[in-house]
Amino acid sequence: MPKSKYDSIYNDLKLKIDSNVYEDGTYLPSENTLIKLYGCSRNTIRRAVSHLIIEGYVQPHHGKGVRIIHSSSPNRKYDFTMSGIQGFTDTVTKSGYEVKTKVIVFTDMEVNEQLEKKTGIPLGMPIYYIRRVRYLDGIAKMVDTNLIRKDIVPGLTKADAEKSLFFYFSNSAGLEIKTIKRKITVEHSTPFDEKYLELDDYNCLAVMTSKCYNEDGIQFEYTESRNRPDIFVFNSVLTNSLKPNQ
Amino acid sequence: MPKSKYDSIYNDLKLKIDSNVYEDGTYLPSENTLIKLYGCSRNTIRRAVSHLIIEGYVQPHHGKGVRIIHSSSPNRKYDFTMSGIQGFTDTVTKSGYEVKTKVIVFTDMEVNEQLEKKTGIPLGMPIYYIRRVRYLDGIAKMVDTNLIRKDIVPGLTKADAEKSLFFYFSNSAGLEIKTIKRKITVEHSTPFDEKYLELDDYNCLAVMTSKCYNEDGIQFEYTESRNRPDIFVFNSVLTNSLKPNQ
DNA sequence: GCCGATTTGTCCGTATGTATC
DNA sequence: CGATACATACGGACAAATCGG
Repeated sequence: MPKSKYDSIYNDLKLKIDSNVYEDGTYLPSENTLIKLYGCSRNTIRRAVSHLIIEGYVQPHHGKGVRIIHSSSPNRKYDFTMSGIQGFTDTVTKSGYEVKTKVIVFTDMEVNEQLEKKTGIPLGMPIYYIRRVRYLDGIAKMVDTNLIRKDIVPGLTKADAEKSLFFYFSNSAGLEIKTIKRKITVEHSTPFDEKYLELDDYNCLAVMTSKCYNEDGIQFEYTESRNRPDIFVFNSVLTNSLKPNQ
Repeated sequence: MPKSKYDSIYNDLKLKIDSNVYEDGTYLPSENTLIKLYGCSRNTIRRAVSHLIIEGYVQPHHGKGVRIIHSSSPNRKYDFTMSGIQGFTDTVTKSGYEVKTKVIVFTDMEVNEQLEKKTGIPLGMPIYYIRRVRYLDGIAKMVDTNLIRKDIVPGLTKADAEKSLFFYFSNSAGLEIKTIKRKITVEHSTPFDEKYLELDDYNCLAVMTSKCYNEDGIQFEYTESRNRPDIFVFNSVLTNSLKPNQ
């Protein structure tokens, strides 16, 4: 799977951090040590480590070393990070939960003015319009609305929507998702939400909208995901040691 | 401000994208062109561009060029991105809004078991415990609770808390924030929330917790920010063209 | 389909600066 | 002060994708 040298080193380092070979709070072996370990140039090591820095796994200290600050600390049940380019199914099954999806609506249509303004997909564009309920360990977690451009993702069926859209994108449509822009807000619940989700006495829910861009920079998808608030978690890491490179 | 060559090139490119010198949807000048433009090596250009890629400003296309996919698309009022290492005050004033802060509680205490579990700050640690209401253009937007380690950020006063804590960290305490981990959830509102925020008929709010780490990898701060739901927005960009470097 | 030019992607080596100990 | 560590910058080489003729 790792397609390049720096990528396989990155994966190896991450594995060793996760499995506590390199312990949280300690320093990674120095660049020179890693050079000998992996038999590569200094630049390649630095690329691999940069990747870890960007993800907030480690922190570089000038003149000292690179410290591991991973410290996984899940507070809530169902605490998973949507890091990297992946959808709900992938993220959640990797965390060991069971996922089921029920398709409520699956139709073809064209983008009207209202949808254009909301989703960013151009007016008149033929799309699949899909609404689904998604279950986590048997609990209805969220209702999703997907708009998908037919010209870019052709041949989508209801059966595909019952599994994973992201899986279809990459495997059947040969599509590569390059960028995802997400936005999180809190909104009042609608009768539609209440029909499918156990909201108890919550009168609002967590809404995450996503826009997916392919390798041509074209937005081919829009998702609005309306989440049961007591199950919803979103994690994010920022660092100022970006140093994109070397 | 730009401390390095690649950083100033990054800033210049970003400025030109924002000001539409390089238009959305078009390609950046090729690396070779930029090398001549800025009079530097290819690596330096690639570092600057990597930075833009990571932020989701542009997308690289192998063999073709680097496409601009900036397209700022604010849907809501008060739509700002907490990108980069900055706090509420900075983010919001840069977007042109007026901020005010009222300090409700300002005391010293030590971390007890309950707080330790919740915040990640070790038991018995002396801290400042602060609660504040923050106003955006005169509207109460959120109530914040801050726990700040006294040993790392000494000398904090109530007057500082009325301005910007992040400002105090960097300017008065000489502290550099290296990493911020954020988590977003939705929770029921409490009587305390309802006392200070106009929640109308919302019975819950957007809760963002943050943990700030300094250059030694030590978490010196914990914030719980309880936001009026109709004003809260959180943006996030992911890309798989990370390629941290070169 | 092939070929060559262009453009980005990966990798290497080296030199110098700066922070830590 | 010297040794070690990360940070910045330069240079070159080859691979892989794209596009035009």
